[in-house]
Amino acid sequence: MPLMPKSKDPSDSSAGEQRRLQMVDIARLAGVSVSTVSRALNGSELVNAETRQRVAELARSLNYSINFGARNLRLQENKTVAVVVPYDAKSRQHISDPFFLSIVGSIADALTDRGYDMLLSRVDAERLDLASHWFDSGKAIGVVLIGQWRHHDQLNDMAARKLPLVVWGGEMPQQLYCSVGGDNVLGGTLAARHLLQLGRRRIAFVGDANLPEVWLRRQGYAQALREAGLDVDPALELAAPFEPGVATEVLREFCSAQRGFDGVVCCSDVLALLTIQALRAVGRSVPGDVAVTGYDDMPLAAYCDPPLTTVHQPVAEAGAELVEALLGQLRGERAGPRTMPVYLTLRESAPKA
Amino acid sequence: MPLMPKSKDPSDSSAGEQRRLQMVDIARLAGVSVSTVSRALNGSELVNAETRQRVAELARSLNYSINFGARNLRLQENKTVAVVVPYDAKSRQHISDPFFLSIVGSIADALTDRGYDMLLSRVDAERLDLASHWFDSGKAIGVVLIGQWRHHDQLNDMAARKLPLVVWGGEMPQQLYCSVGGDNVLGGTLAARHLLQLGRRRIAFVGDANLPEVWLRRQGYAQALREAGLDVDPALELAAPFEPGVATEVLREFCSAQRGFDGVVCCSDVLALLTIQALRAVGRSVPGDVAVTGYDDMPLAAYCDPPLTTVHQPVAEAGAELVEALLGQLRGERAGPRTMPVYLTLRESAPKA
DNA sequence: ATGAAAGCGCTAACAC
DNA sequence: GTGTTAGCGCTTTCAT
Repeated sequence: MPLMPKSKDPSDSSAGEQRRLQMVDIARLAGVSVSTVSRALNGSELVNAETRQRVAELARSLNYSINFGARNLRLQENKTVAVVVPYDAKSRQHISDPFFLSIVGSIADALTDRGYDMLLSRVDAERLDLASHWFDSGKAIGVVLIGQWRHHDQLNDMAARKLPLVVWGGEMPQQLYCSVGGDNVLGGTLAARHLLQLGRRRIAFVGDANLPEVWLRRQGYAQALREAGLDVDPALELAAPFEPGVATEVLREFCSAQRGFDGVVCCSDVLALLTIQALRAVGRSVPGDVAVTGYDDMPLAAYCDPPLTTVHQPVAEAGAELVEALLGQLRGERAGPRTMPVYLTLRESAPKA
Repeated sequence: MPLMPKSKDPSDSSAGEQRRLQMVDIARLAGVSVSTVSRALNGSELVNAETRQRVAELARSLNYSINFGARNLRLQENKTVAVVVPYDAKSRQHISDPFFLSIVGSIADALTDRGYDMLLSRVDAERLDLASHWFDSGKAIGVVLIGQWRHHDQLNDMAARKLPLVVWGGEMPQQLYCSVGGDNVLGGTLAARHLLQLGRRRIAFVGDANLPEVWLRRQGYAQALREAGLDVDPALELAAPFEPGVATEVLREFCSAQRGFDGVVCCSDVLALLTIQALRAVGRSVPGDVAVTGYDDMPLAAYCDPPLTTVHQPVAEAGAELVEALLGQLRGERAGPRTMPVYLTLRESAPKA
């Protein structure tokens, strides 16, 4: 007695909604068994070269393509990686920072090159652990998370649960998960050091140090100040978030309250842009009154007003690096965190000395 | 005799690589059959409320999650949509235009809201038809393609083959596939008309009219000129591609060769930015000597130099619209092309009159 | 209300 | 070299 799953309406012969071709069809038409078709299509040496040819030909001419769901189920294999971009639930912010989007593009390339598919999704930045769902449900073999946000702890838990995971971000003390990122300390240092070389002495820092990457950049910034014999002034630190909406307000307030600075290290190019706007709004010029550095070197950084001096992140290499780290883990390699070099791109917002 | 698929190394008990929990495990622990677990987890009324509770509890506490591959295979269902971004194979350009990336973000949101997963990939812009692979292989129930590029014909073929497909782009004559896009003719008109209102009379058009969207925008541009009693001057048309690299060169050449224009309608914000750069390189000011309009109103358009007057595209709504169109098709509705309104955002590159 | 068993489309171990 | 068959993890009909 035939059991019918979800009885497909059999009366739609008119609709042209033809049932998807499967191996059994090819087999029938080729006059061989399904196994032979399977073997032929997989290029098995076991099947007669002539038969193999014929079956392959037939399959191609009929535009057959395999049902991956079934194949994966049988093979217990999967070539899909989940890429997860955290978002701020409160502001319901889009995936929008150009930098994150560039990274996603870079990962897409790297995965494609290696024959993997990419499942893209977003997750509440407060519940990064939900990203493990993709693995747990078998939809993906691992997860690439774009950014650590403030939940270092959740990431550690995920790693402890043996979730194949790679995170774009900075390397923190006692970190259990595998991170890949630019050298944030170096980035912070390069930016601050450059402003110091320009003769600036009161250098502000814009970025939310609750985020590991920002925290590291601040280390670098502080170190550069120390090298120059200067102290960090907490009054010149502004914990601006990456979301443009909130950041705009916070920055305007900061710029009207605080006037005693002549340089700013910003933790993203968008923040740099907003900072410049806020400065102008209170009648201060860039780079004349205040020199500003951005972070990321997004594609448009060269076309802003003024073009941004910014820390260049290795976006193009990032995708490959993240993917390799993940695949390495899956091969059982104990992949440690990886930090990639960054450099300063000099433009007008903080010009060459 | 037990058949072993791809003999999993049985000796890795030490590695902590614990086998994924499945229904049979829950069933055993709950002392019921697999069917009952299945029913319980699907909230079937058939199973005793108390049992259902108990099973659900157990599953949750064990962190069980279902194997979607198997479920889909059995149910012949799939909740994955492929989103495909064409790229230029010759230049091996990244997915990089901020506008495309914003659209992708918008689609991600729309799909998530409706409980669908998103498979993101790129495809050679010359072989858009390869995008059908996702459907053919059963990995996705349909395809959303970002942009028509120059292969209108391939898209029509795909639609003719009954591929569930929605394309972000303009509506062309005799189009068989479903497109969703901004009103390109209107956009072109709004931009040109605004420049005319500014008193500009020699208005250039920058964009490759081989692309349907650009072609439509040029219609609108031409129409606005005609309204004003002006003729279109082919010498003022520049078929600049969207790829920044190539466009930069072409634009520099154009701007040094052609000096007889005082306004430019550009077909993307990035092109507008590049145009402004090229103009400045030959000593012409914006908007003083030449007023420039962009297209898309990308998030950063307000922060460029100068801030861009640009045609705003309905990115936020685009995702929902595209997804609805696709799901509509799958429900058997005959979804026609859909054109969404656009408007001009006035900023400094072509200021208010 | 629950269980047994078939089968979704595919692969591979085992026969021949 | 090819066919037969079991079974990947799940849902559902049918039987109880």
